[in-house]
Amino acid sequence: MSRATQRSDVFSAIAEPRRRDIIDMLSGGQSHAVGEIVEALRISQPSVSKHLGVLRKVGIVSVSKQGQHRFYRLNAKQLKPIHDWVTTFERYWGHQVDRIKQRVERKAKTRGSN
Amino acid sequence: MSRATQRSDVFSAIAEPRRRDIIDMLSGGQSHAVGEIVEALRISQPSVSKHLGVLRKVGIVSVSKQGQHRFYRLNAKQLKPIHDWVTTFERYWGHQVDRIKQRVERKAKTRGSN
DNA sequence: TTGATATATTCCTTTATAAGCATATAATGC
DNA sequence: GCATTATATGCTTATAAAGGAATATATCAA
Repeated sequence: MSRATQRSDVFSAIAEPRRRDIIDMLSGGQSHAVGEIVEALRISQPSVSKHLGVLRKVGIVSVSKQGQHRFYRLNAKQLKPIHDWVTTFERYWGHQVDRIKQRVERKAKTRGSN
Repeated sequence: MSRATQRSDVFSAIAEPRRRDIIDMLSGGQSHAVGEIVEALRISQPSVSKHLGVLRKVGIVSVSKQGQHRFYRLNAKQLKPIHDWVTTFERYWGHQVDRIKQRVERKAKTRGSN
């Protein structure tokens, strides 16, 4: 990024793939302890803590202490600016309700055949 | 970004605000010469060329030569991965069309409550 | 208190990237 | 050919960021 640009924006925060992995892991709405993330994603503990620090700084995650654990929870609303921006271009790949219907049917089939 | 990560991903490309400015300027679907972008965004010509180079590398823009000009055009489909990713979280800020998707995801996920 | 566990932080090194300036390249007009 | 315009590229410098290893901090258990 630029010299004059602060690191505290959401777009930069999600540029790092491992941070997206962390976000994805929290996407269910459940909170997870740092150790769980470390184990699930196979990233070193300090690295996870640092990534969580970045995500925390931009408000994408929030923490709650419970004993010696710190539970991180996704604050997905902070991702809305990204959504808002990229949605501007939806029309270029044809966003339609049909697409969602298709997806629903696909998922329904998958569930049925498993 | 990480040591092992190539810069050729879309998420990194859009992390830079000036590149988003360029993308926004091209969002109308019309192509623009480099000089037009330079003038409109008040960024130095070499800087614009470099940013366009990054966008070109990840396929977000494409060029066509016409005389001494190079016209850049948005290739918005390349932004779809971002849209797809961030759309996963739409339900957290209540998207209208999304009730179907929500239901699907709730059913698909065997996750516990929290 | 001591020891163990969970997490954060600090230091160091390496890599990436952006900007500025100068220059190279390519096309055009004379 | 030469000058001009449009764009790209190379070089340098500054800054940021990520990873590793070590360490600090906090909490729990005994």
